Amino acid sequence: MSDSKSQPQNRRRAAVSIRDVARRARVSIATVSRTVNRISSVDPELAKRVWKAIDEVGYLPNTQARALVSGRSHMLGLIVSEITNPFFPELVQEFENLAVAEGYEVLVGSTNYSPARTETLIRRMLQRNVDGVAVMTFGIEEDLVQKLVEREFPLVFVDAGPRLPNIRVLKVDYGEGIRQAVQHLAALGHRAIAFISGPLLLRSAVARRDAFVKSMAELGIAAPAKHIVEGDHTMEGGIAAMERLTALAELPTAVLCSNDMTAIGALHALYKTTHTVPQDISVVGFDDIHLAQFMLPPLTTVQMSCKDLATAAVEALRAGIERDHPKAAQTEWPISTRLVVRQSTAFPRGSLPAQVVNAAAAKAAGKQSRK
Amino acid sequence: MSDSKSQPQNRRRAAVSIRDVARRARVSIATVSRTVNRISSVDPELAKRVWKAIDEVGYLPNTQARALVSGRSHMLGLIVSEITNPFFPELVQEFENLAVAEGYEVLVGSTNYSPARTETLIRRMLQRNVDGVAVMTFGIEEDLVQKLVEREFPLVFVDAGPRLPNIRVLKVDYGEGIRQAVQHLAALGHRAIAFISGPLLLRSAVARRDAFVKSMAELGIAAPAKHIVEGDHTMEGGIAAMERLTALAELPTAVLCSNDMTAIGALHALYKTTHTVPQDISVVGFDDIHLAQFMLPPLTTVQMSCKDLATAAVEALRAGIERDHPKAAQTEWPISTRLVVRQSTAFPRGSLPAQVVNAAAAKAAGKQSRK
DNA sequence: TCAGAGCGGGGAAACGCTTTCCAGAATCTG
DNA sequence: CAGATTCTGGAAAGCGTTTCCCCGCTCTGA
Repeated sequence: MSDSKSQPQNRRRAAVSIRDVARRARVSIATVSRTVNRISSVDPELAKRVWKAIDEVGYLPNTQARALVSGRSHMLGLIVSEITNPFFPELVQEFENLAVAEGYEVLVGSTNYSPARTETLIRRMLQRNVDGVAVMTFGIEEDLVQKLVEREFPLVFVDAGPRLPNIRVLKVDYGEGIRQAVQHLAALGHRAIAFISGPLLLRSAVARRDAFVKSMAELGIAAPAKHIVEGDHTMEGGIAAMERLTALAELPTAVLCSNDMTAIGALHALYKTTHTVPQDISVVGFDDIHLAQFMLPPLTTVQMSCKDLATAAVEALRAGIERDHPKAAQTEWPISTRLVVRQSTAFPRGSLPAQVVNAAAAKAAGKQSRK
Repeated sequence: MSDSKSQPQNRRRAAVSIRDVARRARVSIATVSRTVNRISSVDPELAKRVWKAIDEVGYLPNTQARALVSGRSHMLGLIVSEITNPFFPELVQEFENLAVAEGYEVLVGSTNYSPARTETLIRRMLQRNVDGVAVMTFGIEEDLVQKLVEREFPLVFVDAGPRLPNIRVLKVDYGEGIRQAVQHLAALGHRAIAFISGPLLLRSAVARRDAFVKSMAELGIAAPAKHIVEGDHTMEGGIAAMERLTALAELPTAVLCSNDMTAIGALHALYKTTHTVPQDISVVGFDDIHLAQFMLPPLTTVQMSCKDLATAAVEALRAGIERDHPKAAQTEWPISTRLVVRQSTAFPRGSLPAQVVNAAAAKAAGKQSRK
């Protein structure tokens, strides 16, 4: 503890400071600072003495003070839409691992699709002096971060964002993965393929739907409006959307969902209406969250790797924060998607005997789902 | 921007500081500070002028500087074991909401059951000067936080922790919920009830298993060792454990799981071995994560409310941090658990015709699962 | 032998804020 | 109207770092 003479009552705990180390090692605080920051001009012998003192008193540099003087807090903000959607924890996890490895702390916040929440979230992050913010809400809130934009803050968006020097964008190629999914279904013989979209105020949801429509058109398959229903990327939304599809005069033979949670909701709705997946209807998800492979049946889905997203986000942020970063000039970071075939897709009902269907599906899954 | 005369190149951005406000409002910085901190001695007229200036220049108090002088960072640490286990995001969400409402920021970290990770996690939190830490890893790592304990740091543990003045414990009553679950199964006619535990190095996992054994004993039902298998609170672990149970000469008629992820794994394993839930075997989970109700079939489970846990954790932390907190002296915070009946439990196979079983189960679910 | 270069280390300023101390003004009391 | 009391705002002292500047030492070459 730093001061033996006076124990101030108004502050919480007298943490051990650089001065304690300096006193113990009989050097100036400047030397301690240089030692800690591994500045080579410090005499090795002296440095050893300082390190010993640091160890003895249990000194940990105070990050706040460091941030105050350096102007860099070494904190990154990460804004997601909904932490309870399993996709995001996976993303947060990856992001955090990478950020910590680079010496950054992460401040996470979820907007829950509320502008007011986003507003305070950003204020909080500004006050905490984060060095940059990744807005991984997939295509909403861009207007809300005007504050950050004005301050010429390093920012990372997904899909789209204002074209400004300090703003970097992760461009997800929804087209490729969704094309693979549609072709997979078409190859199995499906023609009545429905699509459950995400909330259409999300740009990424629109992009996914458009990719679906385009892929269908490429194959010359009709995609009637009644087969495209809007969900909201939650299980509840998936259930509601699927119920609208099962209420149709004739059920589509396959349904592609804008994310895995929607697909899980769809599976649930089909279970409740005693339809069997994939015999009665094939279901495809999007995201490939960890849970997907544990659904009943394991979900065929389009993989958008969290790890890729997190890696790109951290790299893009650092490119904006750190001077002389090799990729400082890069503004777009491509993210690819690809189909992972599991057991929720099969030949449409009636086209082949069930055993053959299962065998074929299993074979397809075995062949294609290996990474 | 603060200084027009020199734009320093080495620091990132010249944030607007208290001095800019003072200049604009033509008062001293002390007056601005008092205004911001709502100290009543400031002339209302003057205060209004100051607020106007604050608004005009877009001033946000620098939290780092504040923390430096006040000794309180207004940050809370939250340590969980695994952010990708859906239980924890729900907990994090609740915790964060409550903390932010009280003016705290949250630093989240997951240990992934690695002591090394926990070590660095704690060091990071200490360096960031958090005001207190909630260790919600459910009964592991207590020894690892020795550092924090030594510094007389406000700490919150779940289930158990060293008995020290600055340490508060959330005591979860596993017994009650598990007793309800066992009684529910027994009432349906089950006698061969298995239990898939969590990793037994987790105290909470041991507590849950012991509660199961005790409840069985209370009803005079045998709980043979072969019916108690160890999982690890993941889906993968649940699958493996369930496979060991299905390999037994005779399958138990019901299985109680130490958490919902295990139960989901169990459902998956049963699906793969073509057993039907609940007709062939009943499955009960623990936690009541959001996903539970969307499983196929919706999972009967013991609810341990995240909201209760988060509320208690934040309150307990504040009790340790803030002087004169009304509950400063309280060291234990009880958390209750209770059964939520859904559709993964039914009469054991053979005891009644399937239709009756389903109807009864549905009725039971309808009656008991309403909150 | 000594001037100048090189280098390691110490003193002190600065970062943005809070808090304390103090002086001056305003109000009240006898 | 003098003296006491209250109130308000300004100045200054930190909080724990980093960093700049300068001092004193040693080394080299003339």
